[in-house]
Amino acid sequence: MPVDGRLVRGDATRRTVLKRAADVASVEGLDGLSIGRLAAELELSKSGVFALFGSKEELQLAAVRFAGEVFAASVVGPTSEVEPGIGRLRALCENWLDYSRRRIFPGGCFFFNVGAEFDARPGKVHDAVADASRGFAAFITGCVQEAKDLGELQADVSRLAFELHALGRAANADAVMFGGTEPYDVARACMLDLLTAAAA
Amino acid sequence: MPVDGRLVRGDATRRTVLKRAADVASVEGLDGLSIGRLAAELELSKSGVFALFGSKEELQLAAVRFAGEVFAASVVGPTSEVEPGIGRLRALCENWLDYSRRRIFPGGCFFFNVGAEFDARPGKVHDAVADASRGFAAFITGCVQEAKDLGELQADVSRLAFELHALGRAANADAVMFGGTEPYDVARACMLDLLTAAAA
DNA sequence: AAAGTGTACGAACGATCGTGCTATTGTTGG
DNA sequence: CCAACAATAGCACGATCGTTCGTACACTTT
Repeated sequence: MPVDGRLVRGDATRRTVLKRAADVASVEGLDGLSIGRLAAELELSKSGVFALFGSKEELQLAAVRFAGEVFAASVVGPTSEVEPGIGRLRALCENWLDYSRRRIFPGGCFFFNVGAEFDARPGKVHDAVADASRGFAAFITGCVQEAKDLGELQADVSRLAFELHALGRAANADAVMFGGTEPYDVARACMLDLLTAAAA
Repeated sequence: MPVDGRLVRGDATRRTVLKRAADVASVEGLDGLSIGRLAAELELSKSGVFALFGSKEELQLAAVRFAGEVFAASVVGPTSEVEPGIGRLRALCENWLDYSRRRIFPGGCFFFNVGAEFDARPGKVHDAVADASRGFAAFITGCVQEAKDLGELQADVSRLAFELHALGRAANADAVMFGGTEPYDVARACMLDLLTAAAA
């Protein structure tokens, strides 16, 4: 099966552009992205970068998809190696705090920043970001439900999920804004408390 | 008492500009502000608006200060009418959720959006936003401490404050992103649970 | 070999940005 | 009355934005 060398090359540069775009957007926002600046930093031509995506909005959407892959690979994916139940739930929390603390994106959690940026605007980018956020919230809820079904904890599922979600986001926000890693420690302690308090 | 009519006039238009600026920034961010657009919407000249603030950064800083006044008047101020202790703490939570739900700023909490926008950038605007955030966090912590000192609850003060802060921010984020008011109900229930669980 | 397609470039476009400069107008204090 | 001053307007600037167009090259398909 012969691969098309043109498409391979295109996808390669697309990915380098998207990596940089996601990194920049985690700090300056998806609107702070400029095609010209991306091109200059990567030593490509502005029109070349533009042609790879067709429009700035498509570039933004592609950046959201790319960041979603990174997030899934860092936070969600590794939980499948842990037995379902309270253990997996704990692993999810750890992975998430680690993903933010280790600055996989230089501006902290990509979806926290971009979510706040597009939460009140209409359009495709909002919808894409909202879908991603909803998906992650649903995954947390699913893990909590799983642990409850296994009889490992008894709690209001959606409320516990909301609390865990809230703690993680707050830790990211405070740590990025003020520096230091203490918010992660506080959030983690709160999360563990919540889980042990709900343990059956 | 002589008042300078020129300064009065200037301050008046400054305030109308700042109100609009804060409203826009709560949706599009402080970087999404443009002096020309503000001037057009308010039927002023671009150079006139510019001259009132001297630079875009000064306009942004003034908008942060203005939003701080609004926030203080909506959330923090009214708590002084409630007796210190758990009652004041509860009022603080209610005020805060109400301030977000009633969309005092059309994009939800001004400081949530602007905080996420500037959390990872250096500069005066970051510092101003960080100071405001720190101040509010300190106020929450102070109220918790007060309630503890009065013997009305026993808890790890900074941790309880962090949890309440996290719940409020999460409620604002979800409600603005997805619409509806359910996140406020969930957050409020969680807050009350936390307070009654810690009640002495 | 020819035709077609995807990547990449350079140049140019209209629009908008922040920011100067130069009035003009209305208010103040001497 | 007059000189100083603040608010506001008009105009122009250089820069940057997203986008379009024409073109050159690499590669695939026929």
